[in-house]
Amino acid sequence: MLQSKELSIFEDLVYQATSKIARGKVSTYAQIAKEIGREKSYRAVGNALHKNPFAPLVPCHRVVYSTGRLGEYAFGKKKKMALLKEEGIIISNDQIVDFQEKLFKF
DNA sequence: GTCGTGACTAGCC
DNA sequence: CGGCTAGCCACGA
Repeated sequence: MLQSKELSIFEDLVYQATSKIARGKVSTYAQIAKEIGREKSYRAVGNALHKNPFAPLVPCHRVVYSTGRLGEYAFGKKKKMALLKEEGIIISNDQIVDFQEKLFKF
């Protein structure tokens, strides 16, 4: 509580984990949550990425739903789709093709 | 310290 | 197969 100075440890971990995702790969909120030791805090992960102060810095566009859907994105789904496509991720109707194949594992 | 909400997820109907 | 519901953690007011 009352950590109005810097980002909470949790958020910091989220950003670091997200930045670890290799180019051309994608990850899920649950996967990241688990990686940072809070598997059930996938919602907090999304919340952290939403506030993401490292917006274009951290590859938050590589984070999607566990169902293979894109999920939301601060710059818009269209932008997310375009970015992923440039990295080799094919998306069809807001859904990643070969999702499990493109899924990045820590 | 409590309440409400979110870039989610898995389970049910 | 598809839509809806409830549960989860952390944060802001």
